[in-house]
Amino acid sequence: MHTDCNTISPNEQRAYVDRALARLKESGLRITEPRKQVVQVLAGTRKPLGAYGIRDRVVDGGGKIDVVSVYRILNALADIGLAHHIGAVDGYLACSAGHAHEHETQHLICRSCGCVEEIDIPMDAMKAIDSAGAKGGFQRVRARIEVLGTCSHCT
Amino acid sequence: MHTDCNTISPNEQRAYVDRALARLKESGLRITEPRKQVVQVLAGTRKPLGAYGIRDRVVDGGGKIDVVSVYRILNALADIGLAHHIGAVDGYLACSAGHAHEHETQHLICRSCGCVEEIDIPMDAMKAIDSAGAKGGFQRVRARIEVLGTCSHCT
DNA sequence: CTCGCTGCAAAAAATTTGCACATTG
DNA sequence: CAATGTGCAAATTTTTTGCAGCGAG
Repeated sequence: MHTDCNTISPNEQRAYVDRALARLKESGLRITEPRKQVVQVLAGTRKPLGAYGIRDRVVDGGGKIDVVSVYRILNALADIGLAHHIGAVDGYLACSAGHAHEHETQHLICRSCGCVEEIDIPMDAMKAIDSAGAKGGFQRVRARIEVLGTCSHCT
Repeated sequence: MHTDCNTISPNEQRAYVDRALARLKESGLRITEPRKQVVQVLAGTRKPLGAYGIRDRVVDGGGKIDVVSVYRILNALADIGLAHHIGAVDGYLACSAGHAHEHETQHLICRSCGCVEEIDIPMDAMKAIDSAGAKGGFQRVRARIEVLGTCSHCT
């Protein structure tokens, strides 16, 4: 794996943390130490993490948190659009700015390094996807696109 | 839930079973009683099932199988394209004819009745999805599209 | 007859729940 | 101070592993 695959600029990390804390407050949720720690871990990785993975990172960073809390926090973050569950690898990932409300995001998952890039679903793709289902009378509410392949760094 | 949502014609079921057994043979795998039973359960549902769900159905049908075997069989079936894993609900589903090799399938998941319909990803959607990633140098190998919404029966 | 597959037993991992206590706002 | 959220303990559920024996081809 290329080292740069999982490197995230301090700016980007700070941006996510700030946005996450703000949205927690907006949502009427409290800003607690464990929540801050989970948010910080999510801010620092491009690889989806599970509850235990997050717990371990918090602990490695000198913090302290119970897995149970991680589960509850992940659920809360997912509810308010701050984290995405990636089905292909069964892990959670920070949700980049923008997609938050729509929940319409395309994830590019690199099978070589495991990193995931999040991009908006192109409008024309969304249309094509919708019309395919609409033929059979299906009405979309949400879509989840996970693309497996090779990222630019691992090519 | 509408009853017809999870109803599958005997013909369709037979077709899947036949195709599954044939492909097992092609793949050098043996056609065993437990495998036949799992295949039959998959043939008879439009709702993704987990290992325990499948075990229960086999048992309910008068059969007998160990969950461990179900896990192994599901993996085998997924490997040769006879079953799909649905991330949104963490269950397995029979893979309809056609998509088998490409593994490029769009799943329409009804939030009301839980049924899943499998259709081919429209070519133009695939293109749009690919080009979105290609801009960042990402090369697709496989894509997984899960659309959540309401099926025609539940509208 | 041989190798692949299954079942059983058991371990390991993941997830959920209840409740007393700590913490946020 | 009043919720809200956390940690701990423990139960439950899911998934994995090793191995002896059965059965498909």
